[in-house]
Amino acid sequence: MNQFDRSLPMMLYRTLDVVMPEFRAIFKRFRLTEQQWRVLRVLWERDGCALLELAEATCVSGPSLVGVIDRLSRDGLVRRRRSDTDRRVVRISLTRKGRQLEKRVVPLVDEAYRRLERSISRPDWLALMKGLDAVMTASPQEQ
Amino acid sequence: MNQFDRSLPMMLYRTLDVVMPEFRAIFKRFRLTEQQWRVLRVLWERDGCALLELAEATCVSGPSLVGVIDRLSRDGLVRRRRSDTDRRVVRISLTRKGRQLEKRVVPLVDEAYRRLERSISRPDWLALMKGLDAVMTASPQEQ
DNA sequence: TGATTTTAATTAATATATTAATTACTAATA
DNA sequence: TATTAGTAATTAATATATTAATTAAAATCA
Repeated sequence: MNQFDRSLPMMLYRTLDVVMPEFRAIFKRFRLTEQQWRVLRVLWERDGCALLELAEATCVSGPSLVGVIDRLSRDGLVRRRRSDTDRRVVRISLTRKGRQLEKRVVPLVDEAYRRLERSISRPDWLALMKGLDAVMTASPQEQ
Repeated sequence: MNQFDRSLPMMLYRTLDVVMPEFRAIFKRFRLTEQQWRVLRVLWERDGCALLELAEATCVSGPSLVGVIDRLSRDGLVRRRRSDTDRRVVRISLTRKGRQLEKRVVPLVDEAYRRLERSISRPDWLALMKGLDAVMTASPQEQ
């Protein structure tokens, strides 16, 4: 374990590599990719939100999101709709099929979140969250 | 900030999004991608290591690494070489050009690591590292 | 030894990431 | 109001990620 292995970026990447397979296994059961899940997860709370809002909320960049939405609408889960008040804006809304997925997927994922949270001690968990918050607010973000 | 935004995966992704641009700006000055940097960073310490070792050390999957090595060797920074003792193994070694990059890039990146580490309090930093370690060892890894 | 099983690297197919450039539209301003 | 500047979405080009399949070379074992 040297300087590089203990750098924050590598620690974050490794942690994601350890944590994500379990979630991806859940998504796969519903033929969803990780990014598609994230988009749906946001739409279930904010149906009809604009593409750029969706990009910010999902941590998927605009250009990537265009493709994700393409495939989600190809699969009949969402629909694109131009905003009437601002013709530049594209609003993404759920189809019936997309809406129905929520109650089947969310419980499984929430349960996985809970298992993950319980896999380490409560103090370690809270300190981890605090540390991540600190890094995010300390860095010179552009938002 | 709901359940989803506070989930560990999204917290990790957001933290990376906040942290990485500064590093990418450094890599760009040397026409390196993030993954190319990681490969070089490992080779500078373990020149000639096997592709799969490199995959594990860089957190880049085997299939992805094949392309990264293709482009690094296209750019004259590394070379592929079959192992003599085991013909299945491909060893990756630095060229003179690849070796020379080290002393120009590493100081800048190490300085960025230090700035990052100092951007939050020492206790928060140590707790963050401890939390990430806890998650990595707690989860049922396959290694 | 010869068949079987593993392993390292690669290929294939599809989905995303990243940065820069474009397009269509809106807002701001002289 | 004609021009200019700014914004939302998309396209383009290139690089990676992910999973499954393939190939070639060990290693195992009847």
